[in-house]
Amino acid sequence: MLELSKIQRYLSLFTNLSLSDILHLFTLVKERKLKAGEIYIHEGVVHKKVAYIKKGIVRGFMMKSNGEEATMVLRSEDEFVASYHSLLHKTGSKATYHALEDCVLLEIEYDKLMETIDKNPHYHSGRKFFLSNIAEDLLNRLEGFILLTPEERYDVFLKKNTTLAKRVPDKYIASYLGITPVSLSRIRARKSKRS
Amino acid sequence: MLELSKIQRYLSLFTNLSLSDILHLFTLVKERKLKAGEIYIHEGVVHKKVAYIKKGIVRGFMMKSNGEEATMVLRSEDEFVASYHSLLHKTGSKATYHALEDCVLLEIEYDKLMETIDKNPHYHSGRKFFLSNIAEDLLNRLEGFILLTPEERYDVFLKKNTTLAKRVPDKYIASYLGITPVSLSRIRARKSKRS
DNA sequence: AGAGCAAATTAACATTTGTTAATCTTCCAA
DNA sequence: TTGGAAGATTAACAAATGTTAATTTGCTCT
Repeated sequence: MLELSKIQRYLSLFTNLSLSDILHLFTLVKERKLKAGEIYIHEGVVHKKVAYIKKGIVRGFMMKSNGEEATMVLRSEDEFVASYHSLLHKTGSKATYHALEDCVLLEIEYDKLMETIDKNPHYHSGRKFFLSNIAEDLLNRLEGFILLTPEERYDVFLKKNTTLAKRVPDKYIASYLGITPVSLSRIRARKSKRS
Repeated sequence: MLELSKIQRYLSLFTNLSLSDILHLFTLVKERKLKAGEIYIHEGVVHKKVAYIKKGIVRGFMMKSNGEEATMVLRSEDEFVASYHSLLHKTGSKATYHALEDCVLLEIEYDKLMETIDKNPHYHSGRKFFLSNIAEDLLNRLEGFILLTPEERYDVFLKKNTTLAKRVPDKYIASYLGITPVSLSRIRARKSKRS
C-alpha cells in the first residue's frame, strides 16, 4: 500500500536505516487526503506534525495588514510540509495551509517521531533532519530577498521549480516572491520581449 | 572570570541544568577577542562553532553579483553568532563575519557541544536550541520581507533593536533590510517630516 | 457550445526605489 | 585645532513597483 521507493530515498538521509527500522517508522504514519481547496492547517492551531507529500501541492499563506494573502510556503510531491510556527515556537500556526490540488499526505506526529528517534541510535543522525530542512529553506529564501532583485528571484524560482511554476497560479508565485501579481506579469512581459 | 549571570539565563533554556552540568559545558568554552574591523569568519571556511557575544557587535555579510555587500546577520551582546551555512550544510561559509566593534566572544565547538548533549540526558532538551534559534530568526526575517514594506521593516527593526540601531552604521542596516543606504535615508526623512 | 468566473494582462498614474554624484556631517587622527 | 576620510543626506533622473481599473485570456461547469 505504501510505496517505499521515493520515501526510502529520504529515509536514506538518516543513514544506515535497516528495513525494520523503516517499517517501524511507518507504523507511526497515517495517510491523509485533501481535496483541492481544502484547508490542511488552520491559522491559530498548533499542528505539530510533519507530512510527506505523496501527491498534490500544499500552500501556506499569511495575512498582510492590508488584508491580502502572502504566500509563505509552496510544497509539492516528495517534499515535506509542516507548520513552521508550530514546530519552532509551539505556538499556533500564523499561517493557513491549504491544498492547491487534490493531495495525498503521509503524516507523522513530530513529537512521537522524535521520541522514536531518541530511543533508537540508528535514527540519531536524522534528528536534525526536519529542523535543518526548514532552516535551509528559510536561509535560501532570505538570501534571495537580500541578494537578488524581484526579477532575479523569479528566475531562480523558475529554475528550481519547473513543475510547480506550471501548476501554481501566478498570483501565488508573486506573493511568494514578495511582489504583486501585476508586477510579476510585467516582469514576464519584459523577459519575453528580450528573448 | 566568566560571568555566569547572563549566560545562565540562556542555559536555563536547556531546562533543569545543575550547576555541575553548566560548569562542565564551560570547560569546552574558549574566550576569543576581536578588534573592531577584524574578520571573525572568512568566506569559504567551514566554521562549526557557536559563539556567545559577551561584548561587541558581529556582522555577517555576503557579496551581491554587482560586487556590493549585503548584510545577512547582525548580532550583539548576549546573543549567539554562528555561520549559518557551516552549521546547516557543513559547506564553507558563504558569508564573511567581522567585528563592528571590539568583541569578546565565548566560543564552543558545535560538534563537541552536541556530543556532550547526547551523552547527558539533562542536556537533551537543549539539543534543538541553536537550530531552532537560527530557524526562528530566519523565519522572522522572511516574514518581514513577505508581509511588510521596507519602511515597516525599518520600524520593526528599530523597535526590536534600539541599541543596535545607534551603534551600527545605517548603510549596514539598509542592506540588512534589503534596500540601499540612499533609500533608507529617504525613509528616515519621510518619517521625521511626518512627526 | 456558451455562460460565467477566476486569473492574467494591459493601461494609466502616483509612489518608491535604484543610481550617480554632489554636498554636508561627523569623527578620528595627525 | 585642523585635515581627511567615511558615512549620511540631498538632488536629479531613470526605472521599477504599487494601485486601481479595464480588458483579455483561459477554464470549468452546465
